[in-house]
Amino acid sequence: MDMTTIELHAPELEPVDPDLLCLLELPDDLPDDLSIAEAAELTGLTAHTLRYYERIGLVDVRRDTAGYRSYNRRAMSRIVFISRLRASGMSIAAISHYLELVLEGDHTEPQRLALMQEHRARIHQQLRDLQLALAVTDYKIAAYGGTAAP
Amino acid sequence: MDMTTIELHAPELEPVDPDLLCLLELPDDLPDDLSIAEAAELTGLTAHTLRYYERIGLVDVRRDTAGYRSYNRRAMSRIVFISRLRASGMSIAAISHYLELVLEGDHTEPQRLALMQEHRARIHQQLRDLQLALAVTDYKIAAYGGTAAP
DNA sequence: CTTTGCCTTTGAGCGCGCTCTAAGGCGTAC
DNA sequence: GTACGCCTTAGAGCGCGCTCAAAGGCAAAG
Repeated sequence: MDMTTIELHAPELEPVDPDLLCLLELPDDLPDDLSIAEAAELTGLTAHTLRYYERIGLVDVRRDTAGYRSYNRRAMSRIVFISRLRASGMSIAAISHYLELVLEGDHTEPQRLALMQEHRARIHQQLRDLQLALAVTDYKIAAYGGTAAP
Repeated sequence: MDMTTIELHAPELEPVDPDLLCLLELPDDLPDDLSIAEAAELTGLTAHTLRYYERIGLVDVRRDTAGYRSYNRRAMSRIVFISRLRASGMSIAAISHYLELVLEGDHTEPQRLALMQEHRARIHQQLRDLQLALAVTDYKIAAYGGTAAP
């Protein structure tokens, strides 16, 4: 194998699981009164994290008669939105700022647009970084005689 | 615009800058006695970080007659390697472990292979996450009437 | 000789994003 | 009734990866 050249292959972009995607606009049959455990299960976050996000004002969650958190579609939608942005490295401060702009009304849309466009650029940079890292790992995997193919 | 469907476009994978790639195997004319400032400049890390990496044993760096750090090709190569793995989210502990395996000798190659294959899987997961995040940002950008095209 | 600027070391400090603890309430099962 | 499990709160703690501070050395410029 030629160790002096490294090919960056476009990481085979498998089609994304539609079940994940549809969480952006949530499934029709999603109950409107999820417990915190259910919300955690669905979003992949921990109950601790969900409470934390509420505490710092990222999301509003109603309480049921027992005082327990009850997550409705609106809350779930926002949490998924937040977790997507978090997964792409947006800081909580930035997300917080964005959500405040939303709260301020329609006239902040240009600022929100700008924020999102900046973040989009950062995501693209991350994609480039990941390609480089993938090149490194594939290089090493090849060097150890393994196969990169999953 | 139809807000109910979201298309995941494969993020246009622009060809990666060859200048970046060739850092894996360093340019032929790279001096063998870079100062810490030069090394920082080249790698995009701070001098603080370079000292830190040395302190925790990720890399060995020689000293010149004045006691100043002098980065040779070997050190630079390792630092670039480390920074690529860091950029893809590998923890310092994991990198440290990997480098210890390297130090232990050839018989650890199977373990290194396994580590790299695991990390490769994580990178692919990150790529999927970034696609989802990109879908979110593009959705919002479209909603605010902006254009996602860079 | 002094200034300037980059370098050295050790050790402490910090920001982020959780993560856990303690003390206690609700509600179903037995 | 009581045991059990999941829930509540406020607040403290933590791990990671830097990042900085303090005190001082080297060496070229003026």
